Formats: sequence, C-alpha cells, structure tokens
Amino acid sequence: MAASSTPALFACVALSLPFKFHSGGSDGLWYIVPSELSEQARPGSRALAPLGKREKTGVIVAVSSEAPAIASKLRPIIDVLDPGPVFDEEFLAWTKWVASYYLTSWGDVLAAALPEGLKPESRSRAIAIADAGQVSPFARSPRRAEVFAAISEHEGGISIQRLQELLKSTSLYASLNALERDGFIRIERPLTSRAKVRKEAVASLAFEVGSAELSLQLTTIERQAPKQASLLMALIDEARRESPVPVKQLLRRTKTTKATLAALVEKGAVITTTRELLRSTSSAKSTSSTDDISKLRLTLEQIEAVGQISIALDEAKAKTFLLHGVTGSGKTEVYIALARRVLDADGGVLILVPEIALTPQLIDRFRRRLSLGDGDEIAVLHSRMSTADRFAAWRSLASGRTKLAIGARSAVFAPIRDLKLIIIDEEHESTYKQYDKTPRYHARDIAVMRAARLNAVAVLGSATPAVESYYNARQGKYELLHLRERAKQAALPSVRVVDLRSAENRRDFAKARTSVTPELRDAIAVRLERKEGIVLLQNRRGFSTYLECIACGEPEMCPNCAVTLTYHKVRDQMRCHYCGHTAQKRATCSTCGKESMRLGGMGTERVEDDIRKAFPDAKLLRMDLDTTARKGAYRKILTAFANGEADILLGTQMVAKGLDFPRVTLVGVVSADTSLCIPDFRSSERTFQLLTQVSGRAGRSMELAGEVLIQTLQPAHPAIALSQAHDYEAFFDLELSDRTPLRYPPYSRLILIEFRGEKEAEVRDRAEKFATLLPERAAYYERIGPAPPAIGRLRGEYRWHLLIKDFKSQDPSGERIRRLIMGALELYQKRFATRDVGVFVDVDVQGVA
DNA sequence: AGCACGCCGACT
DNA sequence: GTCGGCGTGCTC
Repeated sequence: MAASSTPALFACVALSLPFKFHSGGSDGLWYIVPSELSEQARPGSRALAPLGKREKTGVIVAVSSEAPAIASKLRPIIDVLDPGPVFDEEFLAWTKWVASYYLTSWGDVLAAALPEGLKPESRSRAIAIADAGQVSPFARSPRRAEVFAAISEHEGGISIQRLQELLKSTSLYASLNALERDGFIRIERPLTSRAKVRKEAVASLAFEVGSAELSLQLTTIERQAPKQASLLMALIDEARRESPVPVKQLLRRTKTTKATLAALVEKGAVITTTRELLRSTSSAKSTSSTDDISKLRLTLEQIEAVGQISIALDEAKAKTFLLHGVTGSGKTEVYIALARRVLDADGGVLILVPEIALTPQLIDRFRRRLSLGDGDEIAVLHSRMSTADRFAAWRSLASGRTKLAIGARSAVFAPIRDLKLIIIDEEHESTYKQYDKTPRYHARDIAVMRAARLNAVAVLGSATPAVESYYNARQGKYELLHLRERAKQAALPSVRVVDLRSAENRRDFAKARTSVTPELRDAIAVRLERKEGIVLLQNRRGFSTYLECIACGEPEMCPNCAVTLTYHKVRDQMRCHYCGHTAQKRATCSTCGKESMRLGGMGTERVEDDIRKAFPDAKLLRMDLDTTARKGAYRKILTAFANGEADILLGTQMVAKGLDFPRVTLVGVVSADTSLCIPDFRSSERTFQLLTQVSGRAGRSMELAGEVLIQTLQPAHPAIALSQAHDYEAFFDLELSDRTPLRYPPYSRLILIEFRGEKEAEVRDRAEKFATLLPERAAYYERIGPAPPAIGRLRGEYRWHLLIKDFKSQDPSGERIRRLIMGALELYQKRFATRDVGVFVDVDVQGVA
C-alpha cells in the first residue's frame, strides 16, 4: 500500500475578541490542526488556540482541508477540549445568525452560550511560594513588593483578574513575570474548566427481572441473608421504573449498609458502577399530592388554547403563539399542560421567565406539577447558582437526561435535546434584553428564531403584551390566543383613580407632607380592619430622590454620574443608584454654601414612614432592592406575607411581578407618574404594563373582591385611564397610532451606537466623526443625533449617542442597515478609532432615555 | 481586549 | 542605572 501522507487540516475558531477581529465577515481565526488532533477537531468542539503570547479558548466553527487565504502564517491549535462537539450544527447556525443580527462576533455569542465553568476566559491564578515574612528582596522595587504582598495575603492564591482590580493598575504583568522568573510566585494557567463532573455510585441488577438466574439467587439469599434480600427486592422494584439506582438512595431506603451491597456484588447478583451526578435540580422533592395532574381543571378558554397549540405541536411546524391572558387567567396552567404533553412524547421544553429570583412561586408550581418521582426532570438555570451546579445542569441537558429547562435570559441558550416547545412567560418584560454587555440580545426574539429553525413551537405569554408582539400577532406573524376570564371565578378588580391635583391633595401631597391621600388611607384602614392583604407600589427606592438647596436650587449630584443622589434613611446617607457612590448627607449646599438643604421626591422608605405614622399598629414589609439584596431575602419576605405575618407589602415594581396571594384585596399605587415622566417613547407602554400587572395582584380569589387605587397627577393619561378600564386593545390601538407619525417601533427597529469615554470632548468628537460615515437619512432609515443622552455621564464616563431608525417596511430583515453599519464601523476602525473612546452597538435597544 | 515594548521623567 | 507611567503596535 502506498504511504499516503495525511492531508493538512485547518480549523476556524470563534473567539471572544473585540470588533476588529471579526469585521470583514470572518467567523473566527484560522489555525492548523495538528495531525494528532485531526480526529477530535470538529465544528462545535472547544479548542485552545494561541493568540499572540496568550492562549485562548474558543469554539471550532469550521474545519477544512483547504488552506484559508490568510496573509500571515498559521499557527497550530494547542488542544481540543471536548471529546465530542458541545454544540450541534443547527445550534451553531442559529448562534451565527444571532451574532450577525446583533452586530457582534460569533465568538461572543458562543461564549454567552457556554455555562460559567466552560467559558473561554482563562482564569490564571498567582500563588506565593516564598515566605512573605522573610527579608524583602525587593528593596529596589516597591512595585514588585506591593504585588507580592497582595498575593501573599491570599493563602490559596488569587486570580489575576482579582489582583488587577485590587491593585488598580496596568503593567501588573511585568512585576508578575519577574516574580515568577525569580521563583517568588507560581502562576497557574488552567487550560480547562475548574467545574468538575461529580460522580455518584449506582447499582443495578445483574440479571433480567423474572429470569431463572435471578429467582435462584433470590431464594438462596432469602434464607440466609434477610438484609441482602430486602436490598435485592428494592432493586427489583426499581428496575421496572428506573435502572440503575443511586446507591446512596438505595441504602437509605432499605436501611442497609455498603457491606450488604458489597456482599451482593460478590455473589454476582448486583452490578455497581458510577455515573455523572445530576445535581441540577433542587433537593426539594416533589410533593405531588395536592394538585395532581388528573385533578387539574382547565377552564374552557384554557382548553381551547392548549388545543390550538397542540395542533401545531403535533404537526411539528414552526409556529409562534401570543397568549394574551388577563392577570389571574391561569396562563401557567396552559404552560404546564403543554410542557407535560411534549415531555410525554420525549420532546424537549424550554421555559423562559423574566427573573428567576423573582418567580419562586412559579418555579415551585412547575416543580410540583412536572416532576414525577425521584427522577430529576427539571433543570433550573439561574445566575445565583454555583458554577458547579450550573455546569451539572448544563451537562444533564446536553446529554439528554433532562428534557426541560427553566431559566432567565441566558437560559435561551440551554442545550436542550429534541427541543419542541419554547415558552416565554411575561414576554413584555425588558429583562429579556441584555443591554449592558455583548451580545446585546433579546431572549424572546432569538428564542422565536430558535424555535422557527427547529420547526418547534414558541408561546409568548403576557397580560400586557409588548406593542411589538401584539403588532406581530395582528400582522399574522404570530397566532393570537386569548384568555379573557380570570380562573377560580374571580372578577377583575375595580380600579379607582385618585387625582392628586384636587384641592386637598395638592396641599398635602404636592407639598410632600404625605405620600398617602385620605382616599388611600381610608381604603387601607378598611382592609386592616377586615384583616385582608394590602399591596402598595412606589416605584422608587430610598427615602428622598434628591437633596436640593432652596437658596440656589442646585441638587446634590453624584461625582461620577450626571444624576442626583438619593437619600437613604436606613444608613443616613446619600447614594447614587447608578454607580453605587455613597456620601454623607450634607447640611450645607456644595454649590453656594448656604445651610438650606431640603429633601424632595418620595421613595419606598418615605412611604414606609408615612404608613407607619398613619397606622402604628399595622405590620408592614418593605420589598425593594435594598431589602432583598441578601440571598433568600426576597423569598423570606414573600413567605412572611403569604403566611399573614404582615398586613401590608410595600415595594418597587418587584411587588407587581406574578405574585399570587388570594388574600390581597387592595392594591395602592402611590404615584403612577414616576414611570410616566421618563423621557422615552416607551414610557406610556411601561406605565400601562406596570399598573395593569400590579392591579392584577388584587382580588385573585372568588370570595374576596379586589380594589385598586391609583394616585396620579395625570388621571386622564391613556396609560392610566385604559389600565383602569382593563382595556389592553384600546391602549394598543392608541399607542400604535401615536407611534405612526415618528415611525417608532414596531414600524422601525432602533439601533443605538454609543460612544463612551472619560474625555468629554473626545467622546463627542468620535461620535461626530462616526456620523460623517453614515448619511443622515436614506429611503430605509433615519439617523438621530449624534447627541448626548438624558444621563450624559455614568460611572465617570461621558456618553454620546447616535440612534438609527431602520424602517421595517423598506428593510424587513434589517439586512440593509446591518451592512451599512458594519461598513461604517470598519471605516471608523480604520480612520478614527482611539483607545480613549469605546463604541458600543445595541440592536433593538430598549430604553433610549 | 490583553500583553509587550520602548520612550521618558523621577528617584537613588 | 532602574522603575514605572504612558503611548503604540500586534495578535490567525
């Protein structure tokens, strides 16, 4: 046989790198695949690749036997980190589309799709070897001494990332390298993830149930060893359902020991092995007694919705439904019935919720209804999970052992097998949009796309659909389903609007004497008397929203941001809600020096004060970012309120989200104007949604009627009046007609190009330079700006904005504008880019305030 | 984004 | 001299 030389193989690796690396339409960087890795190097596997003097982890997106046309010489891949692909072809294709849509790199999207433990950042650590106590050898190098001292303080070493934060300086590496060279420290550069696969021991029968061998064993064992027999019997029982059985569980149940099991293994009746431990789901076992599936009673509307969606599921045709159900109409019941149906047919299900920490009630319901027996059926993915737990959940899904995942935004990337159904609960929630880091994706929108590509069904649920979604439904892109009735025969609450401009109210409220009008006070008194629950909403935290000087009119500002500081009574301090800066409360004005400071604007702490003054005996729980910062605090507050330990639950918008307390009969909105005065085209929509959602917390049982009181300075505003009338359709029609003349979404897609930096003039100049590369208007788009945004400085950085309105009628897919912006970015990169100004692109930007 | 390199002023 | 700040260039 002729010796055939192995053909050279090349791989394209998608890495998480800045813009200039992925401009020009390249998917990633090309490398040579060494012959010993040629078997392993497949699209979808992670690879370790050299980049300059560094090593980076990325995902192989293409393999080719033809040399790519690259000017520079190719370097070989260092290693392939997965035995087989972690992403399949379809997943890769979908993420590529996501990257192109949001004008980011494929590598960035894939990095977001990997769980924490598998992420491509290298996590190098520095560990001190020499004794810190010995005579300092760095007399001539204070910098090295400082770095070494910082490392020595951490016994097990410190990550270089942390060290950088701690020492707040660049040129750390020079010192680190010198220290390593001279043997004072060791630098660990881990190649693979630190998240390990945990194993558990499992046992199974050596023979088939009912086989002659087994019955023979059983009869002999029964006589001599009763403990062994009971263990064997337990295994036989289990074999019908699940096999193998975790040893730990088996021993606990049969009250036997390892020795008993070992004896059985010795006799050849039982086989023990290990398998990956499934830790993804909580230890909370299902207590499925109270609401069994069979007892589940769906309303006619719910049955109709389930039926419609089931038809699409059976046909396995790509379809998106918008489930518009009034608050309390039981959308969750529909989700559960659908999920059950898909799971029974061995399909995969993904459920997205706005914020996992805020929906414990919902998760509990899913757990109870959908998990059967001991098997781990639900993977809950959330940010507060440990790296190891998240990794385990991810593995469990990827391997196909778990077929249902529930999670917030990033769970849209969950590696679910045979995905047939994606549910997006409260689809209007803005938390689905990632706005602070790349990729700036909208989980709802990319979920719809993911489903479509897989011929799966997407269900968007909301009582107050996003204007864009309802528009899509009207256009026939989504199929609209309604749940108009509340479940449990409850009625929608009656809503009363309290005019803060009335003579009496103006005297008290407008002059900040109290946040509670006589109307609201009376309504609260009645519920306290009847021992019914009360929910109060004030969508601002802190005590006062500003501290101003009555002599010169200047408020106390944050030194890093262009916003006023909020006064917090709890620690008697001024705080910035954007950068976290704190300062003492001043008695004198920092502008004019006069002693004439006055607090203004009301937050939740202030409302709490007013309520306690008015009702000294009432028990009140305050729920906002400040009282729920600690882990588990949110749940604790909700449980206390559910158990009737408090009469009043007062808080920011988090009290509006999906809570289901039958005993609540009064909802009070202290000021509906807070969200209305935000200068954003969506402020009306946001207000309508918030009011409708919070109103929905009232009167959720048949026995107790609900009432809602909304205090406002603008009682006639449509967002308030139409929420009062429970008329979503009318609000939608009005909103749509308001957005028509200026062609706001849904008629256009908004793309924000943000410039950020510490030097104001530079930031402005770069924005203006960029604008020269992008004509002000064309048939299919319009450019607004460059201009400074409402908050001109954040965390010490000045900002300058350029907003694009891309008209959907002229550019339906957005392809034209993407190409234009991509071209402009490349030119900018070549001609104008500087290090002091960052450029950030946000496609389908949410808040443009 | 890192990371290194090279120039320059400050300190020894 | 040496250190460290800062601007600049490079990475398949």
